[in-house]
Amino acid sequence: MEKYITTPIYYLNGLPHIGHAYTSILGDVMKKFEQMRGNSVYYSTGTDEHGQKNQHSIEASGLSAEEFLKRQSDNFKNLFVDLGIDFDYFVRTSKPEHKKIVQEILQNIYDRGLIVKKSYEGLYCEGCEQFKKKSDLDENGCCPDHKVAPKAISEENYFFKLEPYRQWLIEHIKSNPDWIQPAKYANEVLGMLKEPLEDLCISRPKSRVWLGVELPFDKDYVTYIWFDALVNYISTLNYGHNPDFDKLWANSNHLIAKDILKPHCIYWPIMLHALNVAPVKHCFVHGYWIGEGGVKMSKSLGNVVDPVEVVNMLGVDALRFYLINNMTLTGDSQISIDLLKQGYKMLANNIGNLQMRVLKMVQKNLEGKVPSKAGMNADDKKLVNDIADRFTRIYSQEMSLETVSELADSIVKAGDATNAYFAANTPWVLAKDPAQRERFEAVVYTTLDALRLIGCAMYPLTPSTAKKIERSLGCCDEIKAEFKAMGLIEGSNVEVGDPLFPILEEK
RNA sequence: CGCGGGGUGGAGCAGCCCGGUAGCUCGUCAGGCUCAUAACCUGAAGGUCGGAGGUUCAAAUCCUUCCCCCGCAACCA
Repeated sequence: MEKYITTPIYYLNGLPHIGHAYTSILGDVMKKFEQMRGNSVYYSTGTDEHGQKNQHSIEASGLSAEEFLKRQSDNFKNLFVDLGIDFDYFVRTSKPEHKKIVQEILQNIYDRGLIVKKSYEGLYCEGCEQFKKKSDLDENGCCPDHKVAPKAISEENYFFKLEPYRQWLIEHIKSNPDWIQPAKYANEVLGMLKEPLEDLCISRPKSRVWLGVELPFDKDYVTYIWFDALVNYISTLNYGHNPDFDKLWANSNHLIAKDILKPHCIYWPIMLHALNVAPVKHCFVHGYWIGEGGVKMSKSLGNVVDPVEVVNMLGVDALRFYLINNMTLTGDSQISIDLLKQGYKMLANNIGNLQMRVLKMVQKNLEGKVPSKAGMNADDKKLVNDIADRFTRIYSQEMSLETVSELADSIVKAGDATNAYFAANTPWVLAKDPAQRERFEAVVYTTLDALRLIGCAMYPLTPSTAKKIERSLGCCDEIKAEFKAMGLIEGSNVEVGDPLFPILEEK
């Protein structure tokens, strides 16, 4: 089966932060997880290069639009490469291929009479260059940022009617409980759908916003940023020109953060429905990363976690593992350098140290070769069978936020169990007694085999660590979700490399 | 009465739907081990599960009510 995974496309008015890194890492973890299950995956991530905010940043930068957008977009792309993210396509909405499809869709909807032009009246703050709702204003009726009363102006715009699709959407949510996950977000969407939907304004006059896709039926306007951005999910598949579109779209998965729930779960499915295209198969919604103690990250508090800094300090795998292991499904999750270091130590002690202690034993006592499993007893077999069964069960499930988090948890549990097994069987004592040779070898074999299973299972989370483990055990085969206990080949060469997670040097 | 989420030992979380000895990671303390990255193993201390009421033989879990924190609140990623 071929699956399609997308992340949101990120705005370019700032630098990539931990939230961007998380969503794109999550997509990569899911991709690798599904690949191990034998599915092929097409994974897209990228940048949103239109809209007023980007326009302002361009104007402030003194660069040409093209130069600025390229530079900012590369910041994201380079970070994702550094994070080991294996995307198949990097979206840039400034690409002509994308713009063409946006225009085709707009024209299609326009031709079918689904778009109307009417006048919009609102309170416009010239400082913000935005319309304000009354509830946005302070007690004096002024813009809270500029302390100036907004002007009442009216403007002609194009609108897309959402209300006719509301009942259909409610039904779709109710009859597809796995569409929006976790379920609490589906409830939130249902809450938003209790009231009639206002018409969605899908145009901006070029006098205000010039950075966008021109409406094919009115050259004085560009399209609203969301109409443009959401289409990336299908323009990436070359919608309208690709005979295989339906096949891939049928197994599509969006990953989003909770702030963009509405565009993705109301506007977007309705847009697609108007095109006779089904909604995405699954939409996975996650919360935010906030600072330790539950406070927002901010420069003034000095608690901003910069993904680049973390990678330099702890490495990619520790960051990936932390993010997947610690994102809670119920709400926001906390992150700080201290918490990340804690997570790093856990990996170093649990997995890194386990690998080192057993490999060095093999090197010193067994001429660097995997020993015989002939002496394995019921307890030995139980350890590796339990681990194998656990991973098999996890990998038998389809990818989801729960599944990847369960995977991270199971790695830690398997590491604990193996460390406890190793300590209980005291192979360092057995090694000194020639009469216990077979027993010694069996204990070492069991530990190595457990490590092999753990290394394999952790591949989606910590790809380079997983490969190092497999390589150190002499298994260089493709990593697949086949967890067969006692599959380690006796006599293969074992290599003690550098520590997987070396001790952090404290200043 | 706008909507939603949350408040569990020093820190971060699970448990709540389907009531029944309060669990995990980190930290602290004691012991063990000495193969290993001062690591690993075992044990201990530490919580009136935000407050108050109620249902029940039994409530972190169900009901009522109050307090506190955080989002969202519809052209503003």
